[in-house]
Amino acid sequence: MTRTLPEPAAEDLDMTAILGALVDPARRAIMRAMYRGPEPFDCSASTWCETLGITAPTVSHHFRTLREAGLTRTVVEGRTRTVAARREDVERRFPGLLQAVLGPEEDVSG
Amino acid sequence: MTRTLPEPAAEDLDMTAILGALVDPARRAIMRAMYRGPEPFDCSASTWCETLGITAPTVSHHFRTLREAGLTRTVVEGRTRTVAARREDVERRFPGLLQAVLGPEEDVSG
DNA sequence: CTCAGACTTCGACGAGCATCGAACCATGGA
DNA sequence: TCCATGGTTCGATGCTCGTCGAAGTCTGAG
Repeated sequence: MTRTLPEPAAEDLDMTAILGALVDPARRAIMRAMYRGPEPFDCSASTWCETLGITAPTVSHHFRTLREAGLTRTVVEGRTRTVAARREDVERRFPGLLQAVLGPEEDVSG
Repeated sequence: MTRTLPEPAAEDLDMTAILGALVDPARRAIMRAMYRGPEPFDCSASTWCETLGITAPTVSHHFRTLREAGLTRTVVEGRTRTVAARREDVERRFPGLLQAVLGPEEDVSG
């Protein structure tokens, strides 16, 4: 039994919400990791705690913010969570945005 | 005698600062007005007070935020102020960003 | 059924931001 | 020189956000 966590519809994607989500360097780092590369994305909190130097609640908060902005989709299957970027949805509504924002390399020292 | 108000160097443009400036719908509306169209940009506070439905101090604050993020250049000549988008500087550092963010039409009901 | 592990939610705290009214300042004209 | 005008700065206010620790919740294993 799998369920998809609540997310805005593709046509409801809002520029302010998306930019608000992408302002935070930690969230940009997360988005960049799942945006480039088709390899399975590791969304475990412990991994990102280390990478970003923040605690689990904060990581959880960032993932929620990204999802509620419509940038990611989270599917829960038992204890396994799969998070993926909603590339097509975002691209159709705001062409070139993710590429422009996530393209440049950046420091992850948020 | 003209003077250019303080602004970050082209190579110091920071993604977080720029996105932070563009998150606000009012600032996006201002940027869009000066981004498209080569026609002289009206940066008078009174005009934008009406358009955005905010007071003069807030308009002044928004212009300052845009300038300090490196998105605009303000040249003061006597009582005349000229504000312009720093297209090339931003484009060189973050290609496609302004187009992607300012391209879509939006409500100005900020 | 119970337990351990991992993520989420709750409550709180501190920082930052948009906004406003009031006071300030600089410019150009009378 | 003095004044009117338009934008800026100051101080305050209410809201939002990132962050954390503690408590809650859900899953799979024993």
